[in-house]
Amino acid sequence: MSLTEAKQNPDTRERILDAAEALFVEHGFEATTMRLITGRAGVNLAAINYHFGSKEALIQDVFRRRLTWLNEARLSALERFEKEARGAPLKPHQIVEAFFGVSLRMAADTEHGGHTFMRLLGRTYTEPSAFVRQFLADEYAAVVPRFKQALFRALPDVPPEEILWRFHFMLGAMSYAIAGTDALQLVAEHELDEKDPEALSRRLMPFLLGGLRAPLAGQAVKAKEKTPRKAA
Amino acid sequence: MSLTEAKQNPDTRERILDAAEALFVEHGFEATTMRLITGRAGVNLAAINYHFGSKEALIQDVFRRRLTWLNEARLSALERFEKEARGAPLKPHQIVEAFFGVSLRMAADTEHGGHTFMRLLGRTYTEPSAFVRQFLADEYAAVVPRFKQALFRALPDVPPEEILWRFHFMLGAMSYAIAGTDALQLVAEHELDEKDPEALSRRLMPFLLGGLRAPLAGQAVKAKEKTPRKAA
DNA sequence: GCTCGTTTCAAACGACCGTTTGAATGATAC
DNA sequence: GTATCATTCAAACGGTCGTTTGAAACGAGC
Repeated sequence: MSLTEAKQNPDTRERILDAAEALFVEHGFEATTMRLITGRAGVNLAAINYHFGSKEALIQDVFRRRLTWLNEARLSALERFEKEARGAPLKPHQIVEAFFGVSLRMAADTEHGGHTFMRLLGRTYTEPSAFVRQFLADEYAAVVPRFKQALFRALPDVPPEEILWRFHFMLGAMSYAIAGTDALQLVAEHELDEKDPEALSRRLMPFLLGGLRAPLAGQAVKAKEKTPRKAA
Repeated sequence: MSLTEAKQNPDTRERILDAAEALFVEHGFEATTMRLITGRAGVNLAAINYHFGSKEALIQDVFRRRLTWLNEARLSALERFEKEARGAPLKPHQIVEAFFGVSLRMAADTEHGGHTFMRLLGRTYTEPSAFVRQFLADEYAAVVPRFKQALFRALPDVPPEEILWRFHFMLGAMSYAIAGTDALQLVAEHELDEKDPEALSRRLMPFLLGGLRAPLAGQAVKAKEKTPRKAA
């Protein structure tokens, strides 16, 4: 079995991927057993090892199935803006839209599993497992530098490393918002509109932009601060 | 190794808690086995079940050991500001300081394990396990409503549910910043100052405040926005 | 000396893990 | 029908999991 294998398969592969995706969100990778997955998918236990080779390979395929498309969408959104700009630096909100807007739109798709996947992806950014982290880094290798560069050009007055940190902060805010575990039950009583994904985008994007464009720590803060804790 | 020196019993409980805390950060709850913990702690395998009862109970004690103190520190910081304000609403930056500033200061303590714990805590906000989520919710039950109220008073013009969402976003940004897995290796080449926890606070706090005070989606954005994507 | 309650220890327990096996099944082409 | 191939299936594999056990070691009081 070499190149001809991935040709025709009934829906067994897809059903395994769907079941695994949902269960990984519910219980995490470790706690999701092969028997749980095959049970929900309605296939034989051995099907996973037959079709994917191992549990690790299954995990990677669960991500690959959607992440490749997502990153291509992010890149093409960025390129569309860059084409419009004709060499001029992009606006910060365009870059944020290209990366996070596209992501949020995928998270809004509850019918084809995009929502489930984005919850999984958000949760996985904090995954300790080494091979998952390495895999994610590889998948993002083509995307991250492009967005880095765009942000550097868009914010020439902000130190590059500060920009990278803020990108990191934005990623964290979005991931939590989508993963939406809400461990602290902050928004427990408003669960209704949590289901409205368009609303999430309307809430999150201003927050991200506000954070990205916030004045730096050293800059004047209108002399509001009375007790400088350590004199930066 | 140095079993001759460790013959004395420097509180087996604490050594187990320390080892477990570090290993949970490294590998997560599921992948951290009792044998790994007792091995690193230099105690017998049965010691965990003897001193804590079960693995679940150990996990809860790992959190309780520091989280109770942390939440009390958050509350007392808030109360100190409220005392100063003499009934007037607090400034947003004071509330953010009371909650996130205190957290970041604990994360800055690399000597007594505060840093390790905050990484664990940040990662755990996305933990799928039901009993961990319930436990966290209980631990925060006394803290969250107080900060909610303070924020509502501080930002009377912002809809309450919007404030809760932004609190959620801030929590996400901080958690990622501290957990700091950096799956996308955004700041890989700047790992040096990642170790400086004071720098993290200087970077994160402006971001959080910028996001918290950002104009709402419906409000005017200085006519910068040219392509209203959906006309909120 | 001995007792008693606490803590440590090596060994084992049953359950469940991911994976493998070899036979049964199904579809396709001759 | 027969041969060929991919797929499914029940059953079992060796390991590792969290937990339990009963005995050994320890320390304080007498």
